[in-house]
Amino acid sequence: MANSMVNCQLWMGSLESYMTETFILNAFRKMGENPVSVRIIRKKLTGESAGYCFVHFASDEEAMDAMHKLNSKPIPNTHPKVRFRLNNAGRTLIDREFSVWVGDLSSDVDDYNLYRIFSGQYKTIKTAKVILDVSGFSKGYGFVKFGSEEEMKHSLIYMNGFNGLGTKPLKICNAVPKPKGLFLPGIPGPSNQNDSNDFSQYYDPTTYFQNCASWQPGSVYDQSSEHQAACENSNNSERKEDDLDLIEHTIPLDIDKMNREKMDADCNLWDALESSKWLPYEMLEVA
DNA sequence: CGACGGGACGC
DNA sequence: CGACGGGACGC
Repeated sequence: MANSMVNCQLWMGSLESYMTETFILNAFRKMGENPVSVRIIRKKLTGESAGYCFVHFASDEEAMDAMHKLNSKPIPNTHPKVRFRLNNAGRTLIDREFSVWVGDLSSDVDDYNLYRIFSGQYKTIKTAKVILDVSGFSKGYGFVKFGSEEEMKHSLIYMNGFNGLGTKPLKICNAVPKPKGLFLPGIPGPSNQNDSNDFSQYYDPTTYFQNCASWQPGSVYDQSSEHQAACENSNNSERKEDDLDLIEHTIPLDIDKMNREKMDADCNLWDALESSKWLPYEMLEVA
């Protein structure tokens, strides 16, 4: 909760040398945003643009809203098209983040859609990002960052299969951190290079696999009661509707119903998992 | 189905 | 099916 964002600022990259403070300010205004000020960072010696700037807003909320609305969209008046590259400012690294991978996004889903859907249901949503290819088309997946591990885990269950964003049910998975640097899996690397005996760059595959696991062992117990409670609520609140009811052709109602059913199904899955007392090797009693 | 491609690590 | 952003007040 501390510093979800810093000082009402966005970092903006991919600046061309012709982009002045005024140019950027105007670009935001044309897109319907109203930043307070823009400061381009310049190289100390030469005075030329360092290629990025900080855009100041009246509030963190405004800044985050602008970020999700504009990120990856074309910047007005850029002839070879340049896209907004925005991020939350602040070198002071954000506390801790918990990400989920979101898949099965239809092509109409953008950062802002995704952001609104999640922040409508979770309090600690920090950012949402749809990954685009070089020409700006969605790759069909994205990442949502939470400030709370509990909410992140909750969304793994409850937002999986969600209907109402784009045209397909959402798929939610644990986000596995992108491996840094080299050591891509499956690429052994040249073997008769003179070995420099430097193993420091290798990461531990065990760690990697733990990151990939859908459920962490401890968390099953930590969370089970909460989830059971949630399941009960969900069951109680489900209205009895039989199949003979006329189908309501207002989409939101159908979606709500479908989502309730989906959540119930997921709760059942959770219960099954929980009661199976699935444990990894490491947890088995030895002594 | 094939498809080897770019940043690699400072202070 | 799929896994990311890279760049940060500076050289």
